[in-house]
Amino acid sequence: MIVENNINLDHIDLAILRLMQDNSRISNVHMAKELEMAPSAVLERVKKLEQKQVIQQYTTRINPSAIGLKLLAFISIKASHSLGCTTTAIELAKIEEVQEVHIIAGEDCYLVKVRIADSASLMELMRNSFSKITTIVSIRTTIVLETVKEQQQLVIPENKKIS
Amino acid sequence: MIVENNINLDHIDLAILRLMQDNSRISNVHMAKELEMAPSAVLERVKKLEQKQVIQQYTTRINPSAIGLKLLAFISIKASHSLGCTTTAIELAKIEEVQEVHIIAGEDCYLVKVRIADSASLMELMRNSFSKITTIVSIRTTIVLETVKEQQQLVIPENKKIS
DNA sequence: GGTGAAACTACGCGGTA
DNA sequence: TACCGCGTAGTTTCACC
Repeated sequence: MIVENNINLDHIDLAILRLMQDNSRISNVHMAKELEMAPSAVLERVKKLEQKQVIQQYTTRINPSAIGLKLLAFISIKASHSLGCTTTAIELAKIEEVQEVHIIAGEDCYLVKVRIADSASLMELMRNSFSKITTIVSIRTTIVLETVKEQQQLVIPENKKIS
Repeated sequence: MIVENNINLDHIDLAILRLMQDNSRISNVHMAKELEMAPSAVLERVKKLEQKQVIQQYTTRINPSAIGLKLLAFISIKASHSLGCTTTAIELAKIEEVQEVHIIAGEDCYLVKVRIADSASLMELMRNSFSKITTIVSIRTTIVLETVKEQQQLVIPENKKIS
């Protein structure tokens, strides 16, 4: 829960991140060819990026509707002891269907992203999980009708150094 | 832009997805041990999941602030010719800093997630990109102060069949 | 779905600048 | 500190059962 000391990434590190972001299963040999380096040197850099927690996880993006998760919703939540108090947020984060919990500026305190099977399941989640969090004052649910774009990938800059 | 025909996933497929979602670089040999199968059988299933587009991508989660992306914002956008018209959404999706574009139920038409370096960059993005989309009527920006949870991973069900 | 073999890759180490 | 080359162990991938 601390860190972020002295992270210095050069353009090679950024190129590695760009390649791995697009395909985490790319081989070191393949990356080494692109970068005109030896595979072992690439591996060393990757290991360091993992250590420094620049790389957080290698994950697989799964089609949500293929596994029956057809509903996406954003929920704005207002809590009673609002400012600086993250306990409500932590309770929300414990719910496994909750993908994201953000503390936001503005009148609502939290913005939550939920992915779930259908509207009946959402109702159930509301009754069984959200309602148990006693600090919640009000809830406003926004249903997503269609997702036009959803990428986790970040725009990795080209420049040399980031502190 | 079609598909999703006859996707039938059994409990082994779901187990594979669960393992690969947590670590996309897991070896077939490792999965085979967990599932008590031969590595080649696992590989076959993985290839089929890729073909069926159940697996969409192998990606690497990168710490955004490590590459200088310290600002996250949600933007609610109202457009002029609202209902059923996705052209505005498509324009929004073209902006690379825009990670997500959702068409939502309710008074605002679109919900957009943007990740960018800082508030100055956001201003710049507004001026250079959003303002070019002439169908946009109004914009409401919500800045994220702190992210308590952000996982792409889905809750993969345990049951046998999903149509 | 399993087996076996060939090709490929990861990974650690010692050496270089 | 970063890169390279090599050797070994482990993995992917294929045709075939």
